[in-house]
Amino acid sequence: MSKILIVEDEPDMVLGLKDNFEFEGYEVLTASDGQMGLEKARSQKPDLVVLDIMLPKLSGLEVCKTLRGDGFEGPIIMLTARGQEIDKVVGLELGADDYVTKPFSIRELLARVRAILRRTEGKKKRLARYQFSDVELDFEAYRATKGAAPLELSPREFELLRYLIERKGDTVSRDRLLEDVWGYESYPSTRTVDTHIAKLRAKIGDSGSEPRWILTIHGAGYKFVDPT
Amino acid sequence: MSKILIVEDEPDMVLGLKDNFEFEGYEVLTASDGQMGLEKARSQKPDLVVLDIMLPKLSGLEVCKTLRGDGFEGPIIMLTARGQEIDKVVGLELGADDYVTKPFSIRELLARVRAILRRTEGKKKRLARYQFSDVELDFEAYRATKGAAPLELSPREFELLRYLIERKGDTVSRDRLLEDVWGYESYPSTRTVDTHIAKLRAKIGDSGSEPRWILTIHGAGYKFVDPT
DNA sequence: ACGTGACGTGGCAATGGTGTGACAAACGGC
DNA sequence: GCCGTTTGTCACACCATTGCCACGTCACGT
Repeated sequence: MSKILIVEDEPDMVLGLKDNFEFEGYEVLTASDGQMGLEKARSQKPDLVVLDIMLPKLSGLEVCKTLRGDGFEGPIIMLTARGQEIDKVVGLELGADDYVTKPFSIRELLARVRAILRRTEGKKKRLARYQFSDVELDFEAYRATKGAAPLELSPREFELLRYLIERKGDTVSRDRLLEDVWGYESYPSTRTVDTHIAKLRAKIGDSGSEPRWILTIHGAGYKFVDPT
Repeated sequence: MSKILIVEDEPDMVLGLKDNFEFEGYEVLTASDGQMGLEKARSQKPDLVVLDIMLPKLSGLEVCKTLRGDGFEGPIIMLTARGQEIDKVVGLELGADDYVTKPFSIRELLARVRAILRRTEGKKKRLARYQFSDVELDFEAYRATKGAAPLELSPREFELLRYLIERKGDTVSRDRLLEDVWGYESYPSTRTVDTHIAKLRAKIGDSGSEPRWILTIHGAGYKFVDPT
């Protein structure tokens, strides 16, 4: 399991984070100031760094910049206090991968950590393009064609289709789709999923009483199948 | 389905939450002050606690801390008023998993509850896949095949089969099946179980006078056996 | 400001899963 | 063997889930 370095000076916060991350099965290192954070990052090679901006001795921004200068390539998540909006821009420019503003929920931070680690670990698994029927999808270029004609998919339709294809053969519940495709910050009803599925089916030519690609599993969710 | 404890002193709020959660199929307990919340949490062992911070007698923070001290490991969601000073990420250091700030939408709270419960459910080791005869089951992907052909099982059939297989060799009474597979809030007759068993047998190819996998124990219930 | 397109929601109809009752068959105790 | 109880099976009615459409809202670019 992944090794995570937490650089943060408030002891209570460190404890809370450490407990939760360990409960999730991560290995946790901690550092209470920028200096120590830098040293631990160099010596222990963590898979991910959670970095507070306000730190004694060396600010989080400095640490971030130095780490990247060192050639550290793992993901870095910055913790910023509310009102430090500017910092997030700077942080991202310096090479942070994501940021979370305080006060934040554990769940939110954990979700981002999970998401980032999943992304970086499964880099090769990330589907770049896919083809079925006369539909061709290029996920990286964000382009789709059906036959010779371009297929205009909205961002959400695109992500939805990609999500289903990446889990080809598995039935995915509407709740899971809402959480993973829509994200944990929006809370639409599950019926919204149906609508998008319907639109997708229409666009890829899978309408009618007997869909061939996106199947409805009554009472469970949807699944993408490719008979080939 | 999961049991949820709501600790909140505003009667209107409690009512609204209770209705909505029950509509979603949760079992709901309520407490109107910190003291009572603590007692109910201890005696009823809810799967999740929704905890207001501003409470009579004992603040939500106190309740949270005490609960964690008691060894309560279930998720806790805190309700905080906007503007309430939570700079220190109070819930976090005390062991809350998430928080929502008032005013919030019911949908948002429901979404967070669902998401958290789904994660914690996943921690319980439930049978993920199983194989017997020429039947192959993948409970997580909601996929079943018999030989080369796909086996179409309804949600209830899936859960029923999974439940029996998880207790392979044990005889399970109809009453227990109703309580655990159907859930506490529906009260079908025990004959309903027979019907579903019959359907299951037909689908997995276990019909005839001498079933091989799902056995009837006269006067007691059913049991799944795997001779291999 | 205006128009456009993406998105979410509610309503209605259709579909399919679910529960029930009735009857026949099987079981177990006498 | 007899009889009350339990179980297998079936058809049917109900109702939750889903497909589909129309509408309102919002963000964005013109």
